[in-house]
Amino acid sequence: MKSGTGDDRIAPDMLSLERIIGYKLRRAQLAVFQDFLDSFSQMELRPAEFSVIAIVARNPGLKQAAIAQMLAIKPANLVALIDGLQKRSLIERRKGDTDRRTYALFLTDAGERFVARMFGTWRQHEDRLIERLGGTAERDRLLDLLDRLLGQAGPDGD
Amino acid sequence: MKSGTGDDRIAPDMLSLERIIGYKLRRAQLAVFQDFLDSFSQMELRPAEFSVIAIVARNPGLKQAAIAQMLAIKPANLVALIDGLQKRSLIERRKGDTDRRTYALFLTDAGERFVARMFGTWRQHEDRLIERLGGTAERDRLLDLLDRLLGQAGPDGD
DNA sequence: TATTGTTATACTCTATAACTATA
DNA sequence: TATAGTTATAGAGTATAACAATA
Repeated sequence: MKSGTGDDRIAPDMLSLERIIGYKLRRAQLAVFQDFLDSFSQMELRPAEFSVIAIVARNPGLKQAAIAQMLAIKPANLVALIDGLQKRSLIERRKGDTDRRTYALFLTDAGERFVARMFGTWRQHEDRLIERLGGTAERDRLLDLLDRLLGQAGPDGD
Repeated sequence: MKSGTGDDRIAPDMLSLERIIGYKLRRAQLAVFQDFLDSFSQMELRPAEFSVIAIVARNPGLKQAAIAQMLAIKPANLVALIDGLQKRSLIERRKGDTDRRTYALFLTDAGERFVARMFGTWRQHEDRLIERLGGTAERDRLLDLLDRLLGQAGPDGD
């Protein structure tokens, strides 16, 4: 197969940004992150911090390298992120007992309480997005389409 | 109405990143941009440069302030972008004749030829994304959902 | 006085290389 | 010798304030 998609091929002057996947994807992502930032401004939580806390909450004891891989970020860039959360006493590093080069991450008690608040705020944010989309069925459809863009690897837990 | 969406409300331990709109949106956007960067590495064109050229190609004579507004970027950050494209002799600034504070932007002849190449490369990139999505119908559905996330303002040209 | 484009600057995010302490 | 985490650093992208030219 040559093109494979049977697409509506058009002339160069038809290069409208409004119909370009990457452009629209970027704009939508920025709008969603802005809503997130507004929602969490009082808690002073950024998306990357949210994602780390969410992973540690669901997978206590995970090593930093594993978290970096799940988030597709460099281990080097995870350090300051975890430093900040540790300084706020939300998560703690515990030396691995079998391999003492590693750190296993856990929520502190304050971290557990923080997660409860975080979840409430996130739920409001997410509901707002779902409302904009038109409902949970549209949300599911969107997640499915985004998964397709992400390539073969389907959802595999966080 | 309280929540308004009739959502599948869940416990805090259900905070799986795989089901979070903003997270999946960000990952998909990064994947799409990576495909774009790979596609355009030989032409040395970044997404922001692509978007400026696409707008000037479709709207010759537009002022910088108008372009900045369409792209939702700060006019200050547009300057270096246009400087670079001008140094590559792809676009040119012409003093506005009614308001001589402004610059109207146009493609050069080389710029016109560049757009033709750019369009071909972009078409391959976009076809690859459409193929991943499953076809143009799915692409249209995705664009529609992303427009909903972007709020009330519907497609309004670029 | 207000606006367009510009410069300078700072802050965030991300990527790489080199270091340390363990293995 | 290789790996986990760390440090330092450089490059993008983006935001604000101040300036010159013009309105």
